[in-house]
Amino acid sequence: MTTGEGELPGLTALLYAATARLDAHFAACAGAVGLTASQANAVHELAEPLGMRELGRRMCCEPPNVTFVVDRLAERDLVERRPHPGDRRAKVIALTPAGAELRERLFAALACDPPLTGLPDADRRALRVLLDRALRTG
Amino acid sequence: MTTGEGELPGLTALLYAATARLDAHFAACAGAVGLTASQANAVHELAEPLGMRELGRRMCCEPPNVTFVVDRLAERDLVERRPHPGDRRAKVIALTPAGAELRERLFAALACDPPLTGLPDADRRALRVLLDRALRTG
DNA sequence: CTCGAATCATTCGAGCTGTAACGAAGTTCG
DNA sequence: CGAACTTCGTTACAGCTCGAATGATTCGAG
Repeated sequence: MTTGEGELPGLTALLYAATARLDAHFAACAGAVGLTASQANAVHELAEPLGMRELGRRMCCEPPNVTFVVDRLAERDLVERRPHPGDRRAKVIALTPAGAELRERLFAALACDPPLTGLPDADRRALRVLLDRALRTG
Repeated sequence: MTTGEGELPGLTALLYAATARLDAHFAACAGAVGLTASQANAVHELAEPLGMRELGRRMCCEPPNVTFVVDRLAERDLVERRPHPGDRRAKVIALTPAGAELRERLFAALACDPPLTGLPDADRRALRVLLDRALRTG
């Protein structure tokens, strides 16, 4: 949560600061089109109709959360729950025309002045390599 | 929230993965001593008695959240609210002996097998430099 | 075919987090 | 002094997230 002890003060804090920056941008873009961050996350992943389960996997959250978020979006007629052909348990979540239009505006907002892009390509590559290595080596 | 578009799939996802790793370790250590992550965050910062405001600043959250978390900790007699000498509005949050003992155990757990430490020092330094630069250059 | 196990989405309960509004207490300035 | 502004912590409300339990459906072993 903070410095993590044992590592010189910084790395942990920097990682949190970087993700906070990304979150802030995403939340601002979501807000600009009238969505919360979670709702925008769902809309973002709905390039095509998805089952609840698959949507949850892509949103990186648990099923109850998907139900919750989809409820809110459905209330506003941005998505609809369709029966799954061939499995009466499952449902398929699809954007409505209004939802698809809003998704376009979301992407337009996201593309506008995204964070962490002031970095030269070489640095970005190096960063990716180091982070990847850190995650692999534990 | 995911790849962020426009950047090759990776950097954003890697940053989220890294912080997720840190969060998971912290939450696991908190759970090991019977605390939630937020409660552990508060206990972690309470090296010395602090006002609600200052505690919130260090926990990186808003005042109502501090009230909420301190309530839970106070219910379990891990912290106590003392009157602030010289300002009858303010309160001073201090660990009880039980809270201090638990804080020791939390630190012991955190020091055990922390994430992202398999990385050589040179890489860690490079990572810090790059992240710092990324945050500065926007 | 049938019964038990697994899977789907949902509901419930709990906890975390933020914004807005509040009352109490302090501070500033006429 | 006293009124206006600020600051402190809290409450109220809304939303996000998860784990556990549930009911409906599907799948698989026998």
